[in-house]
Amino acid sequence: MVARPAQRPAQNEQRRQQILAAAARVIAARGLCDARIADIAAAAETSTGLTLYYFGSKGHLLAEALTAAEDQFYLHLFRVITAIDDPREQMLRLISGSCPDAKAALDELDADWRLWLELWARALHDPEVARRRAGLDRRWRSTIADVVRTGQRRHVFSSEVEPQDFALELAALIDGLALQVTLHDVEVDSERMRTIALSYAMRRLEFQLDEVTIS
Amino acid sequence: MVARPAQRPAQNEQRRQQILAAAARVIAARGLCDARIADIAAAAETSTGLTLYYFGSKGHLLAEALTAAEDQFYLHLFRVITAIDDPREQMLRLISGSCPDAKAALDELDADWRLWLELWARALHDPEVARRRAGLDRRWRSTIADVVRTGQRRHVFSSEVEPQDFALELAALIDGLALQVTLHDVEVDSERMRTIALSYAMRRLEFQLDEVTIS
DNA sequence: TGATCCTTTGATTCGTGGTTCAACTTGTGC
DNA sequence: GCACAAGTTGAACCACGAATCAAAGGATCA
Repeated sequence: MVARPAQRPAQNEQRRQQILAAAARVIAARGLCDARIADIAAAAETSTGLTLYYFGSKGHLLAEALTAAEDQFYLHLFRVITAIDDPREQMLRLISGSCPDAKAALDELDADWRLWLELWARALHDPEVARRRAGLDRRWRSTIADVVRTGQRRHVFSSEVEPQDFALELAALIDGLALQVTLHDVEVDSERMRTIALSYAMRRLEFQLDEVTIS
Repeated sequence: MVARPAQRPAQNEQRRQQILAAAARVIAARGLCDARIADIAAAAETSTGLTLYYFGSKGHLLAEALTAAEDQFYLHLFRVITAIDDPREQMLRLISGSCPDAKAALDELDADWRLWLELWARALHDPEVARRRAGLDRRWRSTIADVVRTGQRRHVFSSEVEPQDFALELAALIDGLALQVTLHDVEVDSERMRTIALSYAMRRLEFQLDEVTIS
């Protein structure tokens, strides 16, 4: 049990990020169970001693690595969305951005979704991961709900739907579809997932998008 | 590598089931990563040697345990559904049966869904589990699609919807919702999940159910 | 009764991997 | 330049758990 320094210099933080990123890569590649500290240290081009020095234990490291990766993914998508004005296009981007990227190398971009699967399983038994997951999902649904509210205010979305309800439903649908895509189910690929989720949103919120915008 | 006997007497098979059931219990309780053979053997009231004797390796045991449990859960639900005549009620039961049972002790019936989370994560890296999962999901969606077809033939469901498409969508929605319920998300419980999934089906297939039947 | 094969046990083996630690390096303030 | 703290290393320690194995139990048939 090493006492963490009270103030963390910049380089210090940078090293943390470096290790977290390496951990995320290793977890996506080998799986949570088979991710060894030695692997992570090697991927981060450092030593096992140092990774423990920063994170205290393997458990903490994994918990932070899982959630940090998802946090960054969210932040990226959030920035993309908030840069758009039209709520319909926001919704489109939100859904598109949630689809595992098919064109990426099989271990590249869908790594985020692989991490989600690991995170879910881990959350069942690790209270720390469970708490972080709850926060991530709440924020994600809030973002969806906000897009809906904006659309309703501008009268491009139906006002019949409760934003929070819709957010929950869409988030669940996306999770379920992404799950199948990530597991390489023969019936669903990234493109079909996008179509289904988008159709659902358009039906529920009663809006249209022209072909040009969609593709 | 012990050669498995060519013909398995009844008692032999019974012992296998006993171990598989114990394994499922242990996995649900402790998690896949932390499930030790010694735990499973103890839960099955037998020895570590014997469990390996029957399954050859831990990997095989886990793979079989995960999928066998889900297989049984499906078979139970399938029997319930096929005993019903009205397709609308079939759909109702199908959805209700998919919801983690809230009234059960926290480690009782939602154990099935906990196993699903573990299974998904495992399928990412274990080809054997991946194959079995694909089969289970295909069968599950086929069952849903069959209910839809029956309903369409009897004109209680809209014929606008492609049964396979609907099956995929509903299955994904159920997965996503059950995921949140299983993780004890504050926004969704079993009851709300049921309502959402059912509403979706009723909207999409354009059918009604009276209050009495629903509850 | 005895022989053979399947079943069952649990102690032993053995590799693995998390964690610790003592030594070394680097940086910072005085 | 010196002192002291933080950063960094990799070898060593240690526990744990999967897999093995030799031995014993028990059924079935001759």
